[in-house]
Amino acid sequence: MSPRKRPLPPPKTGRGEITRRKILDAAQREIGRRGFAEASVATITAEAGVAQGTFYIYFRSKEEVMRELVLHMGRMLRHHLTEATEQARGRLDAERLGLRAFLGFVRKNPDLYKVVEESQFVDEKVYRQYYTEFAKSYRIALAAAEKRGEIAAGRNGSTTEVRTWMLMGISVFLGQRYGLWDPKTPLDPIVEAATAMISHGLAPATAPARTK
Amino acid sequence: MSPRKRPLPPPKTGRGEITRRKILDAAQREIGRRGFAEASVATITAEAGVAQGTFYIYFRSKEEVMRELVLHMGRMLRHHLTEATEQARGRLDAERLGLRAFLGFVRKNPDLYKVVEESQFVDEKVYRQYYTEFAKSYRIALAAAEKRGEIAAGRNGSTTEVRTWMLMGISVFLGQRYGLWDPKTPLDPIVEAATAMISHGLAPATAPARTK
DNA sequence: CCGAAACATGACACTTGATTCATGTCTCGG
DNA sequence: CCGAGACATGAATCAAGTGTCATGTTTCGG
Repeated sequence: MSPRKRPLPPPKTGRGEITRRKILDAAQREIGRRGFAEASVATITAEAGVAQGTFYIYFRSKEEVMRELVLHMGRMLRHHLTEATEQARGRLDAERLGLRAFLGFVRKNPDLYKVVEESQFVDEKVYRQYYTEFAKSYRIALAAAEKRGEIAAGRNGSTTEVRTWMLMGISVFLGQRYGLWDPKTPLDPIVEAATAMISHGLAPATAPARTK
Repeated sequence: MSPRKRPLPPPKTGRGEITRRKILDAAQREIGRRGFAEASVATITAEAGVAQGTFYIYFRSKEEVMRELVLHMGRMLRHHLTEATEQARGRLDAERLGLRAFLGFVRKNPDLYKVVEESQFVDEKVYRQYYTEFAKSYRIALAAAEKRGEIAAGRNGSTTEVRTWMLMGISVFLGQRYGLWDPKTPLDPIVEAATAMISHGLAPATAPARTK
């Protein structure tokens, strides 16, 4: 299905850089809006303002462009989140700031975000890697916070991993619901409600939190 | 793009019923495993053991089959969850039982589950409807539990809706991680860890839950 | 047990769109 | 300011797969 070839070598001139970027931007818009199947190389290159053949100077196939976009999103988002959570006052604060930043990011880059989600059905490997890598650093941060006592220690061995995926699922679904589908509602009340649940759960306030 | 036609009339004979079902089953497997793009009508009918043309006696297009499968999954899952949570001892218990049942369902029907996820990129409308309908009944159940005092009341107006989507996101992501990607790990510790977080959140036990 | 309706067949006409390639044009180090 | 890459073009090639249809076969009510 896919000969695991390296990406084509990067452009060597300034002109090349620019053209490649134009194609990548156009692909992001086209694939994000119309979906991978509908976005033909023809429409991408038209949108980019270059000839069809030019596409193949920089990418081996439509799938390769998609991979590239997923990687790009990973870098962008990571940077965005790192910056947003830099001066958090502890883990729970970081969760709040991170969620807030994530939702903002999705609203600002809906096309790119959709590309990543669709990548699951085009190149599952790159999609898994995207989330697995995210999970890895997330998990490390959570484990550290547990050790520091900033968040509750888990009961069993899988707790930290499970929490990681739960938190990612929360972000993704809120991103879908309020980032993509309903991009106008103010984010602050949403983030507040979400943070409260992440911090204290659904149990009523009267019941004291569990003791070890 | 898509003339919003009614589905083709159902078969009138027993033979027809059977053939239609064979095609639907084959489509579920093929689309689930290979993805919508790879699963051609040719491979679906081959898998079903019927001729290509037979497909079009029952479905207008590949997309229509997909819609049908999403609806089918909705009915199946709803039934499964209703049954599983029937004798829950309260909302938090229902969450635990529901999550457990959901993960089991995904492990038992990975193909169908993947079809639903991919439907997002084939017919977004049916995908949104799938989740929106789920959210509606979920929300009602949560609101009732809030009123009964079984779970904490929300601070702002969006709390219940936000919680709904958070909980769905948690299920979906755990379903992906432990249902699809890692179908062997025992579910119980996962469900336990997840339930603990849903109930009490991440905040350390020493801090009392917030007061109004 | 008959005939109309329902169902089944599979070859094929047609679209569509990805990828290639022969032919130029530009860039830039020397 | 020259020539060897580097880059760009877009028409042509080619593969795939969808949906149709003319031709049978089966079902089932009367």
